[in-house]
Amino acid sequence: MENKLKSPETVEKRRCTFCSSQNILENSNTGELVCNQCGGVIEEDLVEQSASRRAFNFEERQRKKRTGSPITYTKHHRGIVTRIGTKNMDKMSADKRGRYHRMKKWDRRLSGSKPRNMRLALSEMQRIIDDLKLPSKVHEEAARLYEKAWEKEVVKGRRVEDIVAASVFLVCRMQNIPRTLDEISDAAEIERTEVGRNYRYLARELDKRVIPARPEDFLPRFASYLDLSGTVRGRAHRIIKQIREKSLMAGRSPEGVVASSLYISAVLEDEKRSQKEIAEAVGVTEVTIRKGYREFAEELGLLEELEERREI
DNA sequence: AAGACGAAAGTGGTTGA
DNA sequence: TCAACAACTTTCGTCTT
Repeated sequence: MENKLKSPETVEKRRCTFCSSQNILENSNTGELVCNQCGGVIEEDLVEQSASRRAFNFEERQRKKRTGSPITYTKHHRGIVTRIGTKNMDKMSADKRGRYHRMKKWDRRLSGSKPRNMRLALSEMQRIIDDLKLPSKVHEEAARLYEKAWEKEVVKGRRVEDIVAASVFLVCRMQNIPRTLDEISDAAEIERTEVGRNYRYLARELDKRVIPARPEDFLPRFASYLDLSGTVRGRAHRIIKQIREKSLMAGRSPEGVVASSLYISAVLEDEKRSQKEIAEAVGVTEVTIRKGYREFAEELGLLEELEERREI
């Protein structure tokens, strides 16, 4: 066999496509190659395939329609831990009896070493993580976190799925894997405010210090939803850096900063997207973009060029 | 018809007394 | 713990292209 061994894949020495620097860093969380020089994003294997919440809402709805519902299964049984018995079995029809046997089997399995409740939590967690296309290490970490919460009895008196969603969000934050509160709450089908509240509660109870999300972390994903070039991304990245240097970020939501920066750089690089498009992709309102881009462009001395570009 | 603008009123989070 | 505050959202009318 001559072709038994495939020739090893050529590992080319990467150069930044924008500034041709060789100072490339890999972000193992997101799979992106980021230029340490100009901030340009060269490759984003994981990112391209991740699902957008707003941009692909229709698709998502379709998908949800088609799948059966493991989620409703867990929801229906939420909090009600009942053994399935064999009483009155003989009064049932054959197929009903079959169904009950199956249910009883699962019931036994799920009541094994770990509390059944815990298992349900883990499966719901898996569903959210699949939905958001998050790396599997998030699941592991979130599961450990949930277990800790369980042991500390933090879960008591609260809905399991609320704590699950909060765990996932908390882990995303801790690992700098950018997902917005909106995205988590959409995937978990839980109110945004509820996820936020439980997230803060969890972080406090488990003594986890979390730094605020960085706008840069959202950049590659949102830029790719909007089909913007690496040039625009790089420029937006630099704009965000400047915003931080000039201390204009205080008090602002990272989403707002990302949206405004993307708008500015898209216009400047002749790849203009409407405020509405960006607002929908990022999950902020147009008003936020308007206020943000005006102030940022003003402070960075880009306002004139910006207005000029927009008229063309 | 679409995009941008901004006013006005309301919400949730942060901060400081 | 409560009130003040800034950022953000929602809604809506107006203007421009």
